[in-house]
Amino acid sequence: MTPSPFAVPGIRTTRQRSAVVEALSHADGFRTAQQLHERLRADGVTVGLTTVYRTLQALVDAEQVDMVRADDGEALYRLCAGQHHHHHLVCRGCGRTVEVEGPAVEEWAREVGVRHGYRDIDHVVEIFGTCSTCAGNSGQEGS
Amino acid sequence: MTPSPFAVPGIRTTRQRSAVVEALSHADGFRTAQQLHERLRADGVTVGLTTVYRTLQALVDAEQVDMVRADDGEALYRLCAGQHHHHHLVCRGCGRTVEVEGPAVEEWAREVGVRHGYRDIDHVVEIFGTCSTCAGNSGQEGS
DNA sequence: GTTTGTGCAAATATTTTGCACTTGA
DNA sequence: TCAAGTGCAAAATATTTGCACAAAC
Repeated sequence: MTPSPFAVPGIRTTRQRSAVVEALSHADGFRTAQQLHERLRADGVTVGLTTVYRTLQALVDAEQVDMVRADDGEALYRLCAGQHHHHHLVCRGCGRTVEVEGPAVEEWAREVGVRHGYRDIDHVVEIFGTCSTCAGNSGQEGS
Repeated sequence: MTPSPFAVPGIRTTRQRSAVVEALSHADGFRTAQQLHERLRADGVTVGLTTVYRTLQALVDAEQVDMVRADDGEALYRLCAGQHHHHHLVCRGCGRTVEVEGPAVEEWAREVGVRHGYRDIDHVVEIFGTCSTCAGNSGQEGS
């Protein structure tokens, strides 16, 4: 049997893959492949960086993981809670991520696309900011 | 005198910089630094790739140019028509880009950030779709 | 047992930087 | 003049790939 809660057809269950998925599930927000790799090593799990990259790529292909690009081009990965469409509010400082929804935005995007004669509309929305904890360190505070 | 239509305070007008801006203005959509560099060389303009990168960066800083990240992490640049914040509707097929505005989205993003205690809110919105011309070729229709 | 996964090291690719030289204002 | 811009080559970074070995099914 396959007791793994993350069984994905076509991807074999291995110690390393499970570890990557677990590290992802522990993460509060988006993480780079390198951060995940570091974290795993810190946890005493020996996994090659290559494997982390390959696993993440496989998971993205399997639509189990979301990938976005940071401003500097680095790939950020995150386990998708649900299959349904949502967006992210990401802290620039600590990377903490909040999933947000915006039905109005979805509709707006679709409407804009249609109005210009586009079809099969898709969109990407990411919100970046500095969370109160991180802002506090720089001298400014939120309420 | 300074006949350049692209005079930006703090950035000196040079043959290379003008060429980069012109190449950008001829482009219909987003271009990578390397594409621009190639195009310039094809036009017989000798400009170093380094200079292209530095110029684009300067223009982004001066908010004359928009930068987004392609799916593979490459930076894509585009001359901004206006100075103010806007988003893009990009065709998957031909890359044709339409600048769109969404005051409601801006506000929504800021509001979401603030509600979660984030500050210095910024956001990225890109809409993708297939324009009517490209859709016609594939014969598919949504809905 | 066979196929898929793993890990190291090396390869790629993009973007940045050091430094000496040129050029715009 | 002289600070800012330029270009080459080398560096830095992120990600991918070849290949030999190990593990999963």
